[in-house]
Amino acid sequence: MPEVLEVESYRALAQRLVGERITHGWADAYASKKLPSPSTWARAVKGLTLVGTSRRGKLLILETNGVTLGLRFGMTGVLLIDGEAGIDGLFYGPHEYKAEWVRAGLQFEDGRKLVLHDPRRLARCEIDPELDKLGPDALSLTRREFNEMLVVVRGEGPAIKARLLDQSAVAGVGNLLGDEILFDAGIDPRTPTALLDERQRDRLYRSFTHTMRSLKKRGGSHLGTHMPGRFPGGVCPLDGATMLSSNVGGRTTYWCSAHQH
DNA sequence: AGAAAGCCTCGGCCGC
DNA sequence: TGCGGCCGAGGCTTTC
Repeated sequence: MPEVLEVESYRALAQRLVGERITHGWADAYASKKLPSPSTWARAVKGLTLVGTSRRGKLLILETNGVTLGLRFGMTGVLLIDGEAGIDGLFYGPHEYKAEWVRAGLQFEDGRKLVLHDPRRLARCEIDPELDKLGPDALSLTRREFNEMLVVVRGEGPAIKARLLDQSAVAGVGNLLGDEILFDAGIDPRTPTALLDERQRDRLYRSFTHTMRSLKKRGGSHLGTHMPGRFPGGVCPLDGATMLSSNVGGRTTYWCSAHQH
């Protein structure tokens, strides 16, 4: 679920805890997979005070008076305070809160508890997360950064969908946002990046920023205009043409057979 | 049974 | 030959 919009809402939630001291924390073996051992998180967070929050793409950053804490949410991770999302739209579809799906957490001195809820166990806790390999953040992408994102050194480059999903090119675009941006721009997701002409680049940038703004307003990455056509046999909500789907850039991709080319 | 809104690694291919 | 870039496949993990 979590693409940049969802992680931004988790950040806003965590922001409520700024100024509070962590009495203790824990993370299970899966959430600790990028750490030296399952006890590393508990040892590292004890006694830290949360002094701020930030985010780069889908990586949530908790700034403290000591180490920096990072949270990645995988496909199904959600951040909660005391079992409550606090913000509409954090949960979607069939998902619901279950205590046994809480994989990690931070207990604060004032009694509140921040937890990582993740049925499929692909979320991860990090300490002093590496930012070097992440591109500029999708929510604040400037035209200059966008142009750099499209740079291809040799040949035709990857399919534009694959480039949008490349977190080192731009951080935060996931499968649904990627498809929605290209749907809005009217661009075939398989188009090699270097073959996009000027008009397509202009449209793509406008669709990129527009999609971020409008889906943030609507309340999530899963509320895109193309979503009603996003199933086998679906039709385009804009023009009624057949929606096509195949694997592009390693992910199942949907696009309109008529208005995306 | 197959797919899933993330991410990582591997092996192979291509082009300079 | 070497290296980066890219791609597809596969794995992780559990649920629907």
